[in-house]
Amino acid sequence: MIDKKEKILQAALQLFSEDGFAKTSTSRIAKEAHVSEGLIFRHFKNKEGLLQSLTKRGEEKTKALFRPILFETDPQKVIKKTIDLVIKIREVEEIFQVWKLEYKTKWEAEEYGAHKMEPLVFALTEAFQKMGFKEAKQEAHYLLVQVDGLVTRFYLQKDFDLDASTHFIKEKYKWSYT
Amino acid sequence: MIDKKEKILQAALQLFSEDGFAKTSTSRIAKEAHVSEGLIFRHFKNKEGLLQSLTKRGEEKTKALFRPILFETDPQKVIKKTIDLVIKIREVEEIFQVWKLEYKTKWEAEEYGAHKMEPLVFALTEAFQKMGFKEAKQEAHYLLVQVDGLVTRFYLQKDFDLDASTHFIKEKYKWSYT
DNA sequence: GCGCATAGTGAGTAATCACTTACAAAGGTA
DNA sequence: TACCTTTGTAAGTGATTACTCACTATGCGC
Repeated sequence: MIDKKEKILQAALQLFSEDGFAKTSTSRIAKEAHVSEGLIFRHFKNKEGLLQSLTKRGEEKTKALFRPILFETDPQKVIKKTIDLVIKIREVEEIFQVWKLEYKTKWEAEEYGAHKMEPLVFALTEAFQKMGFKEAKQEAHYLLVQVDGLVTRFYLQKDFDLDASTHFIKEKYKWSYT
Repeated sequence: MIDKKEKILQAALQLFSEDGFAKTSTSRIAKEAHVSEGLIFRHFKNKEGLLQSLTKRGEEKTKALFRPILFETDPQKVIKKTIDLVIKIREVEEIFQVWKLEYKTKWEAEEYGAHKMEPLVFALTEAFQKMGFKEAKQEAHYLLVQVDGLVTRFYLQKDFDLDASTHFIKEKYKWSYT
């Protein structure tokens, strides 16, 4: 049998990211994980603690997702890979759930947690500088605002054409460079 | 004494937009509105019905907000006014709450309600056509994705510099035109 | 084997949830 | 005045909530 703590985390990630933190009950999580409800509180102290465990885990998944961008030297590829982040969110089930939870939690708790994006801001700023943009940092923030818009639409608008949109944005950045 | 139905709606708008639908209880709304809890169910049938009343009202507020854009003939001003929407959201308390509720509800229910933006898509498409853009409709959608990003950041990131960002975006569209 | 920590359970807890019901007050019309 | 509809309330309803507690099962060093 797999570690029961792990099963709780998986069930909670699925349910929180699907229905949100507030309307997911601990009894529901226990049922989904095939575990007694008390075990949740043994391992995570309370419901909030369970969420925090998931958030911490998610942060590491996100760091791993950013790493190939941070080590990229070609500035144009830094930008391309940043835009392609949203495609990865769609294609990797694990990342899909983590980011959905991330954004849902943001809106439930009204905290953006900007520090998580800081390394990406840095990498993008550098990239735009190399490409000769005057307001490189502004450009970096602007691109991430667009990513936020894409993510929002991707999760919430069923018929949103993510491929077309990301391609469109990448084209924009292409001709402003060459 | 003001209409008690109206007081319920105001209290609910405030609490739903602040804490979200799921974690706002009907008893809390009644207390805030200085009204017996039963009255909520007399007027709105159930909690969901109360939310729907607010949504319907909000939709009209939003239409009124869009109107000056739809009647604008100068294409460049259509774009400028669309970007400035986000500034209006910040500055008009009423709109501030309505849109916050709108986005919170979107993320709780996972439904984008794209139809509400349809008239704006149309106006923007026309504007980009007049300005000689080839993929005018794509451009329209792209601008609205950016608006979604701005709104997300404005509500969730406390230290987000909305003025700088909107100004930056407007500049982009200025030089791509002249 | 023994002792002990950790993992796990199931039946509880009080509080709160959305919602109902029985009834009273208020307002308009005849 | 008498009648009826609408508005409003207070006290409930059973179900569900997050969480606790007393207890058992399991593994591990000795």
